[in-house]
Amino acid sequence: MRRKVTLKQIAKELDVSISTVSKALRNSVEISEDTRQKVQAFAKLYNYRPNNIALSLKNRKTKTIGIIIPEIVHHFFSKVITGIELVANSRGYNVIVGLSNESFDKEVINMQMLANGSIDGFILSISKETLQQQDYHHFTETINQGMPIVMFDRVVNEIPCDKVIVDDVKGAKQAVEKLIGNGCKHIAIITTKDYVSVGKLRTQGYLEALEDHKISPKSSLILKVDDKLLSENHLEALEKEIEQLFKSNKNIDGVFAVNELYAVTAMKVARKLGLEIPKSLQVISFTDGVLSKHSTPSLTTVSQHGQKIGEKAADLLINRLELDESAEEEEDIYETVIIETELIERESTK
Amino acid sequence: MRRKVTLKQIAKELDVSISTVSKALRNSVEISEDTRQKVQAFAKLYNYRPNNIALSLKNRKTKTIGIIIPEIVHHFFSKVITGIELVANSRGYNVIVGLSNESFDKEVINMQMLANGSIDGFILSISKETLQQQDYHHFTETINQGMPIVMFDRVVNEIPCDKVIVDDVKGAKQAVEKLIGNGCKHIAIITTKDYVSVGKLRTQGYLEALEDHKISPKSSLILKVDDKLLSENHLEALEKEIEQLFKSNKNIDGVFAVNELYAVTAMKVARKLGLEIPKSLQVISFTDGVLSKHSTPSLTTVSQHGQKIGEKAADLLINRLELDESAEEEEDIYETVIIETELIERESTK
DNA sequence: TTGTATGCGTTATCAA
DNA sequence: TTGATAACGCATACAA
Repeated sequence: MRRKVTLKQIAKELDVSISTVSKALRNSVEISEDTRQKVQAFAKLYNYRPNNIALSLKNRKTKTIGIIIPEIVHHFFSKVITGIELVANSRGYNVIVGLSNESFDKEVINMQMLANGSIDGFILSISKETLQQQDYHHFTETINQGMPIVMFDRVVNEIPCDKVIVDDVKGAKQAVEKLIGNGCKHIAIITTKDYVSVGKLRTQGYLEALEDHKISPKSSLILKVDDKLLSENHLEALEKEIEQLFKSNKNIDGVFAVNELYAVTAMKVARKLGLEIPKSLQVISFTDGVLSKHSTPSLTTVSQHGQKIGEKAADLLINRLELDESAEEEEDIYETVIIETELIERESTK
Repeated sequence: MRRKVTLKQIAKELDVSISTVSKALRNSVEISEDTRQKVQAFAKLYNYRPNNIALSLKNRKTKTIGIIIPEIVHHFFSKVITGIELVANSRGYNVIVGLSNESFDKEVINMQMLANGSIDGFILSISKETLQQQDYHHFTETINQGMPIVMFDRVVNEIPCDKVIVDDVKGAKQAVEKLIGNGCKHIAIITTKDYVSVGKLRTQGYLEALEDHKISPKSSLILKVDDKLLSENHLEALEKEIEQLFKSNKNIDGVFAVNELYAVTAMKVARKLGLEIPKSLQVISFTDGVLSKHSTPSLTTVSQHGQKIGEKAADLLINRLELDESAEEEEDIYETVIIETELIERESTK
């Protein structure tokens, strides 16, 4: 077993100094053609690669980005990671992933683990528990220490950092307007409790669309699901809540769901109740994932372009990192980029 | 903006030496109660945390694991990551992710980027292109440099490393036997080309099940899909191939698909052709993902327990890393752990 | 009880 | 053209 070779070993082997080796490898003009060739040949033979950790220590930057997300088994988040990884790699950065599992404590711990020198900056989406507790001290502390953060999707305005979001209000509004345009008169929304920022915003979009079309919202058509029901074990509870919604509002002819699972479950319940989709009930969902594409009928969705979000977030972060380098004065102007949503029409609408 | 504080700064502030600070923080008995308290109070005030990079360099280990997977937008792989992250974190390790995007080159480059000191060991699943080209030099090189690898799911026997796999043959066999037990006489398989190792193994399980029950396999019932059709853009082509299968074999009453997408698509096509599921056609799929649970009808699947695979892989790797520490003689005995599959029965079978 | 020196692997500055 | 030295941040063996 050949352990990784270092400058020191090469120097010893060739009986020159470490700095000569270092310079020779970087093609310094200070070094004679002769020794340069000798060193480079040797290095190639032993497959020398500079040690990243040593470089990180010396340069005081790691060229790696820390990602903190609530969970990874989630089409949207994994798309975002794909996007981040894509541009990070192309710009010479690595990506290190921490999962908060929607828990405040894990979010804090994970960030601390990474903030101690392992990474140059964060890209993150806030956990539900954090949003609920509204305790953001770990973000401000990180930023105060000079480590930039880019937030995406689940963001919070009061933190001074770059942000990449979709226009949840607008996306939702467009979806509901589509339903209205398709003739729906009694449109229900299946959404989350308000502390989930995106749920709240999408609900707002729903209300705006109704208002713009002089339809007065009915509270009985607004189902705010406790998001604990998102977990797999509570599927039946979710179904029950939705069934209740349909049963007490027999005239529902359109459903806007803030995520795929709610939409697919709504379709399932509707079918059980004898409603035909899209003939007597049309459904649109926020979030364009695997379920939408392959459900029966396939779902019309509001796509958030997760990969684009990731790409943009990575670009923002790396730009800031490499800007800090030259101009040491901090750019205190933060950007909020809005990625346009797109309505993808499939079989669940007319 | 308060930058991260170092031992040096604390030492200067308190007018003691760096080593005194270091010792005081680690509660060394060498240090007087007095200075210890003073130092610790100061450190706490300034929120001192040792720099990970410096520790990595000093200890010559990073306490981080590199994961290389073909893609992350994939229920199985993200489940595996969840499992890895879970045990890695609980054992004090971080996780850094590289995506090969099923490309040989990206796999090699990503591994090189990480192998230069950034990580202590790899957990990986081989890209399709690599499997096709059968070029594994980057794995052997990494191992030769003393960096352990744990492979999962898509593994290759000739590489000396720990492996975590599911028994694809057995899982497939059980699925097909379930179909046979349920009365199916003409069971088709929708699988991949042979170079995808898991596709090949699952096909083998299918054949064994038939053989055990004295059913002679018919090549017309074996559809080997070019896996390029897995990509979203080729859904129609996939549908067409499957439609062809059904049309030229009208007596098919059971389908075993090696992945969810094939299964869901088969159900879609079958429905279009007027086949009722599970009445006149029963379907079982390998891989228990989101689609299976929420498709209509929901799919009976062979669950691979991705998270368990990840957990086991992480444990194997970390065990080896921490074993290397004490006993410097290399344990050259590698383990291959088989995670049992489980048949999860849902609506697509009787 | 405290401090000095060394090394982890690099690079950069300065001296020879 | 080459080499010695310092520094990045930390821990530790050894000296005082």
